Amino acid sequence: MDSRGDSDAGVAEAPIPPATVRRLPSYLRALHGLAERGEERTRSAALAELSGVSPAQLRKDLSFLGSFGTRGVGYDVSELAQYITATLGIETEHRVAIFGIGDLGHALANYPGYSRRGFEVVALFDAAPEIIGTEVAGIVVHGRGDVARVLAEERVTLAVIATPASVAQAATDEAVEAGIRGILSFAPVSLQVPEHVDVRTIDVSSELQILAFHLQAGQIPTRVPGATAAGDTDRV
Amino acid sequence: MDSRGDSDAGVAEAPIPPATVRRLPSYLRALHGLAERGEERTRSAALAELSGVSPAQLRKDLSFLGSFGTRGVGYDVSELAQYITATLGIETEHRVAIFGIGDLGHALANYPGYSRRGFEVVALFDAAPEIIGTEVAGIVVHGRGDVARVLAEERVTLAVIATPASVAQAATDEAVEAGIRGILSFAPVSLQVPEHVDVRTIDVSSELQILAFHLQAGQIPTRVPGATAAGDTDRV
DNA sequence: GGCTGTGAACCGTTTCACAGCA
DNA sequence: TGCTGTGAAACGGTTCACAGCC
Repeated sequence: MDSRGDSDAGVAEAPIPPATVRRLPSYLRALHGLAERGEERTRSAALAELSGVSPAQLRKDLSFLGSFGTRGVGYDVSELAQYITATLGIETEHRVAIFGIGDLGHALANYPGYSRRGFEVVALFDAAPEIIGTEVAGIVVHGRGDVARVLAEERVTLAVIATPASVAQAATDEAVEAGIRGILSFAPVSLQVPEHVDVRTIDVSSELQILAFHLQAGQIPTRVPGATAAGDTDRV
Repeated sequence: MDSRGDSDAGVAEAPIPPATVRRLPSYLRALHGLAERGEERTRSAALAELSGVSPAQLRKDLSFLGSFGTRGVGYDVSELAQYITATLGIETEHRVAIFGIGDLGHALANYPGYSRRGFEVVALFDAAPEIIGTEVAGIVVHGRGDVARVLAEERVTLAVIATPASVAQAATDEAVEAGIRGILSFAPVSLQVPEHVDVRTIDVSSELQILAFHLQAGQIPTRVPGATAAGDTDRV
């Protein structure tokens, strides 16, 4: 019941492995699902199944955050959810800006699930004069000239790039210039950013291409040595 | 100049590592970019930079597909693009169905870049009576009762799930029932599928949560031992 | 000379198997 | 007894450094 010391910088906490961080959102999602169904306690086997990982994987991952379970019993759902929330740094909502208000930008702006997940969309940008000044999802769309001012005023910390590929780098540069350190891009290009900025890219076509690869005859029996099989969302 | 034997099943080809397959789409994207700019030849350093990986990584990855470069010279852009296209199995277009025609489904249906990437959206499904029968992106939206028939008639091989999370499993089951073996899901749930079906999940909120983690003070100096730094889209 | 292709070393991740504890 | 927490083993992926070839 120690080892939980979190944000008191200075102590040499063992770093959480990247692969573990990538899975924390699934665990949190599964825990919220359990909580909604009124479950107060769970076990690594149950939570792992809901998250699509092996029980050993889940326990190992949680061990990097601290020690939360009760041996012989399991985990307290809300306590664990709370701690993962704190670990991810989403106890207070992050304020998000979306660049590029086309079909995709619209869809992202209108997505209703953010607040439950720790985010709030507070700023929209587009270059097209006929869109600037209109309201999308209750937020006024600003032009490129207002980026620095609006990002500062709205205290935005994360940017989503939903522009065409051709202007994605320019939008990224503006966001970085204004101090943004986390960028989620939907543009199918490799964005160049300074070292202190983190970029994650979602490319639908790439995902489809990876699926296409597996459809081919010669590749059907993919890995899966002896494990879970179903629900393995991260094969290849 | 051998080792290229591709789809002649029976020969014990060394399998392509999953991590390599995941990067092939970026390489292909970069090669298309070079081809559009009229470049006929490239080197591993240049192609790697465009793809956001290290030159060694790129060369190692390509070595799993065969031997395409000329030592001392580099790679032929169109030849390499053609071979990666063949490896991914997208020489002929894959026919895609989208389940759930909300904001996201609309955006995905209207995305203009598929055909260049090897895909064609040919079927749309939704449960809402007021949407069934309408046209989106020039395609009539069908109801759930028509899934099996339309998927067969349109020879669909890949399904995209853009429904609310609550019905994502049901849509998945229908697609799998109709013989679909590749599924790209945007629903924030872990989908259960038979072993022969491949699921890839895109969850925007999860990506934002991972970015949020890195914004925290204690975690800024993430990995990056001595390498590329900028453009590294896969740091967690 | 210059670049590819690749064995070997290194490193991070996953799985195993069991010790530790309610 | 039944579960968590975790060292240790096994595995896969990445980087290094150089041999091989044009």
